[in-house]
Parts: sequence; C-alpha cells; structure tokens
Amino acid sequence: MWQIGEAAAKVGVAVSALRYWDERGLVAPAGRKAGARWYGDEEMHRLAAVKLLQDTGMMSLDEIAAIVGGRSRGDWRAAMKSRLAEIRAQRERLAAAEGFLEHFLRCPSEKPIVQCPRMRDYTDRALRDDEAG
Amino acid sequence: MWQIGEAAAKVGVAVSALRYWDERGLVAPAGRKAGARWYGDEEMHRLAAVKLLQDTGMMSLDEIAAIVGGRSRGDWRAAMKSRLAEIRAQRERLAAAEGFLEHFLRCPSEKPIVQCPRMRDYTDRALRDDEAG
DNA sequence: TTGCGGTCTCAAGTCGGCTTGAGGTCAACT
DNA sequence: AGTTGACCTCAAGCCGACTTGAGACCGCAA
Repeated sequence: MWQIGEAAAKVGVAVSALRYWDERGLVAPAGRKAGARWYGDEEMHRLAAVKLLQDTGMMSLDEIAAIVGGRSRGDWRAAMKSRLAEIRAQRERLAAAEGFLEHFLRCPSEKPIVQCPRMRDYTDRALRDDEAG
Repeated sequence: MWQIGEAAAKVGVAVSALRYWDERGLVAPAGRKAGARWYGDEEMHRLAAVKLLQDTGMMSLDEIAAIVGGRSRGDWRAAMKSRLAEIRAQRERLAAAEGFLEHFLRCPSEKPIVQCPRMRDYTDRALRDDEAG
C-alpha cells in the first residue's frame, strides 16, 4: 500500500494531480487511514493507465475515466475507436513535423521554408490537403 | 493573393487564429488593402508551416515563431533539437497508447486493466520507468 | 440607398487540467 | 512539549491559444 506522495512519485505526476483525479472520479484510493489516501496494487495500475492515456494529449479526463473506471455507459466503444484513429493520424503528423524539423536543421538555405523545395513539399501537401477537406 | 477568409480555409484554421498569429508575430500578411489583410504565396507556406508544427501539440507559438519567422536569436538550434527528441518520445508514447487501447477493445476480461496480464505489461512498465526516473 | 458579406479593432471570456495558498490535523521523533 | 513532515479541504488562480462580442467600415449589387 502506498500513500499519495509515494504513489505520485511512482506514477510520475504531482500529488495534487492524484487528488484531482480522485475528485474527478478517475481513480479513488483503496481506502483511507486518518484521512490520508492509501493506494493498493490495483489502484497503482489504474493510475498508470490514466497516465499512459493522458500523455497522448488527446483524451479528456472524462474519456479516460470511461476506460479506466470501467463504467461503460453509452457508445464509449465507438468513441474509443475514433480516438484510436485520431492517435494514428497524430502519429503521422508527428512524423511529418519530425521530417520537417530534421531537414530544417540541416538545410543550408537562408530562408528554408520559403526557398527550399524539399521543405515546400511539406507545406504544399498541407495546403492541398486542406483544399480537399 | 488571398484574403484572410480564403487563406484560413486553405490552411484549415479559423480566421481569428490567423489574426492572432499576425498579432503574435508568426506570419504577417504580405500587405493590406483598405485595412484588409492579403496573403501571398510565401505567406501561405509559412502559415502551413505554422500549422504543421502547431499540430504536434508540443510547441509554443514563440518557438514556432523562432522557426517560421527566421529570427534566430539565442540557442534556438539547441531548443529545436530537444523538441525533435521530444517528438520522437511522444511518438513512442502514442504507439504505447495505441497498443493499449487496441488490446482493451478486444480483451474479453471484465476488468481488463487490473486483470489482463497483457494490459498489466503496459502499466508495469510505466511504474518501473517512473521508479527509475 | 439599402442591404449584405466580408473585413477591421479591442477588450473580455473560455477551456481543461491542474497548481497554489491559507489554515488545519495527525503521528513520529528529540 | 514542541517541532517536523506528510497529509487534509476548499476556494481561487493560472496558462496558452484562441474565441466571442460589440461596434464600425468597405465595396458591390439589386
């Protein structure tokens, strides 16, 4: 059993965040002793799951609560599938940004973004995509 | 030459965002006619570059301005390299979340996160990692 | 000449996810 | 007995990146 400070350190977040997650219904402590929260093994794993999903930067606490809390009301499965698709899309965006920055760092051109044809490839594509969508 | 509305549509953001980017020094219009902003070819590419980087969700407008605006004061190169490393790390985080959610959707267990060993792999790793760091 | 769509500025509001501060309890040391 | 240190609650504050609302201007068409 872990008290809030140790639990927060293990999960890699602030103590105040754990209290907030409790309040918002994501992960409640296994119990309390003299008012203080105590987290068990099961709770630690649920906390880690929250962190894993939250670190994507793409899910609200409510959505995460639906997964981690086990409350399956409504069309959470559909919502989750669309999140999965968005995560894949985001990976592609990150890959693009990575390529862009990598080339930017190496490009000898003085105004790379507007001059270098390699870099304009990225922005051309973005402008064409948005024209379509 | 494009007026703000068309430019915003092409780039895929709101008109108010383009005005905000102008105000914050990211991309200014090529010129004005009767007060209205007009964007040229070069500006469109710079706007697209802003969107590309901003969509990572990992860079502030100030950092993006340093890249897109061409003002290279200070150690922006070092900052950019660390951003690049963070983007790569984020891609791994997304891959983990993807695997987690994929299995969660298919797992027949009633409380997958705490019961399924395949899912506990993810959270175990997270708890161990944070112990180290 | 009246109306319409698109533009403008400026100040204030919004959102999620915490963080911070004030004021207090509790158990363990010295 | 007093002093840490870790915990508690509750309300308010913070942050970035916009968004919204009010009030006004511009050019063109019916």
